[in-house]
Amino acid sequence: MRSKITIHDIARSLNISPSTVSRALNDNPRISKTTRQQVKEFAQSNGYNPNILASSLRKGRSMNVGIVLPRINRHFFSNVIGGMEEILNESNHNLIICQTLEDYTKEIDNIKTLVNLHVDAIFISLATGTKNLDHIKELMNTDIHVVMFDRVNESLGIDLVKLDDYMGSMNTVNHLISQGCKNIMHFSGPTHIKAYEERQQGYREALENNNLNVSSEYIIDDTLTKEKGYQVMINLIENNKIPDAIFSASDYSALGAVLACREKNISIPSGICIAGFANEPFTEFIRPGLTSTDQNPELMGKKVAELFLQKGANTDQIKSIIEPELIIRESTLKL
Amino acid sequence: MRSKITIHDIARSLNISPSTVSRALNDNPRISKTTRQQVKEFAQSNGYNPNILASSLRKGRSMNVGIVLPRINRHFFSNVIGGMEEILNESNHNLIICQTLEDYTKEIDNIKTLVNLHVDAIFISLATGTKNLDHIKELMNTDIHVVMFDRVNESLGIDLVKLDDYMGSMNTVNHLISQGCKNIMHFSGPTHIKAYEERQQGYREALENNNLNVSSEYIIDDTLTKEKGYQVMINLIENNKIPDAIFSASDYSALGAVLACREKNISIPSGICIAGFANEPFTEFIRPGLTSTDQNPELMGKKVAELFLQKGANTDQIKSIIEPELIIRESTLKL
DNA sequence: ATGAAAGCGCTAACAT
DNA sequence: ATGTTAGCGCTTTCAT
Repeated sequence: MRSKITIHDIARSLNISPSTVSRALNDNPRISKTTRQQVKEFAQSNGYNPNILASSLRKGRSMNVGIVLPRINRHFFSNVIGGMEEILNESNHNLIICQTLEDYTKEIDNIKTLVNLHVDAIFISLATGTKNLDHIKELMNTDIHVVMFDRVNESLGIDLVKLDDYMGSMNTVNHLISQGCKNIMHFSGPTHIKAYEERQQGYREALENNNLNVSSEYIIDDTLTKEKGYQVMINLIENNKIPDAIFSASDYSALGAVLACREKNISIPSGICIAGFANEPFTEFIRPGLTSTDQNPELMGKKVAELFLQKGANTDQIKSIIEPELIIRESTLKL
Repeated sequence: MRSKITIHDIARSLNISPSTVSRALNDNPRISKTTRQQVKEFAQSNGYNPNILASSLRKGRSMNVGIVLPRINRHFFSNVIGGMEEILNESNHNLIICQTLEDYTKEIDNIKTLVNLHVDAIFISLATGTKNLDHIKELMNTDIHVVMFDRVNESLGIDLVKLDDYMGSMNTVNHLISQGCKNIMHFSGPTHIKAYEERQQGYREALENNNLNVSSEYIIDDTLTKEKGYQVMINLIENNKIPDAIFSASDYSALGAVLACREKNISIPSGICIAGFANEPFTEFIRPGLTSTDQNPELMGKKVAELFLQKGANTDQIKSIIEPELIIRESTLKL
């Protein structure tokens, strides 16, 4: 199976030149249909496999695409990858996946590796630990096509695909308000990442639009993990400061809050409404079902890949916005 | 950042030959320490990046490792990948990830792609749709190091890392029996995949060891998805044939059964005990918590990668067995 | 201790 | 419509 036979072997057998073989294999119209057919048949039946390494070296393109993202074991990210793969398989690109584990240094290393591999494109979703974007800017001087997704920075002028986090957040908070909640707390993430900033912004504006007070005490920073959410909720309960509702920018910290409530016998939604963000699979199965926002990760992945494939010579920044979908479950249904 | 300068540029600047530069960069002892030092410093300060494509083409090794697995958005698999990555990053290997989506044809295509890319190794976990193993056998004629994991076939003589599925299964069924269950049903998967065969075998032997009847009617084939599990359970309930317990080879079909029970108001564990396999995250959060078996996926991934890196010239088949851990939750706790 | 030269397998000017 | 030729950037035998 290992490609043993080369275009030279084919050329010799067919008494034609290697370049003709190469052209025939690539469907170059300069080669007659009959020759093309003949070459392809021979290649097929003799188990010819092109050496992509050689072709890449020659062309300066690798048919590889690098993906840099925080962690692949998140439902959201692994499904984004699935969407990308679906599109890129068609065009015979391969995916090289690197995780940053939210670490800035690792992000830099990953990118360097991908550059050395001469990938054709890098799709990146920023680590929370990344505050300086010089390593991304440097990529813009290369002929590597960069697309940011989900955790993007809009000011760099790089193509991007993101959720309308603002709308997703606003929809959630509006829903909570419609259920009679007035004291709504927000678990937030690092706001230098656009997605979290927007979620916070949507929260603020939804409150303002409904003439509700926005209190900075009600916005809890850096609360994205189960552990953090649990701890914050336990503290609230023990200090008897339970809000009407929590809108969390992460399903995991929302889950932590749910577990704290279970432990302390605070019932959901009658005692407190809780909504998360991302529509992780567990949100559907826990009791009560956790209201969340679906980010359509497969679609996002597909859009990123399509953006790369279709970009061509167009140099304008392309921004593609995915619509969020609020999934209402029992955790916020008081009425 | 894109590697513009080559060893020839370095050679010219330093008035030495490209081969010396190449050797120096690779720490070849035939080059004097001073020259090596000099070359490395020059390379460093001039932002030299080796062209891995060229080096791979020449050496016939790519520093790439291909992973072929059913789907990356499974908690188990994405964590296996995480474990592999942790080890392979250290050795500067890159991961190319391909999913088969359980499809035999896609598995063949993926492997062909990886072969064409001249990966150094392929780590594979078989698709359920794969019944013929010729494409794997063909790999053995190449210099690609193949390691099978989780869904392995032992008879090919290929290195493998797998869970002790037999023990995992037996522990689960023993636990169910200890809870007083006598009519224990088994949701199974395709038994040409060793893991499912072993899970079924463990189930059978646990029953036999306890002088319980093994009835083929109690073994439901091809029931690995949420939908299948749900459907099977609904049928059981509607035909009034509810067993004492279900031991499922998959958390997803166990989940389907749980959802069916919820819908039909069969209480768990008092009406029926249900146990899954894989310890997917949702098993911890659903109510009742679902008893399952942790497969230690990160460890499995690490072992696979280490096996590849340490193999060397050893041609014996290496089998590495991971110990399962039974996680007992409310879904099986009657006593 | 270093250099010269060939070549990994492919593609793309530049012929004809 | 096809062939010739010269590399892509690197490694490696064989010289010296």
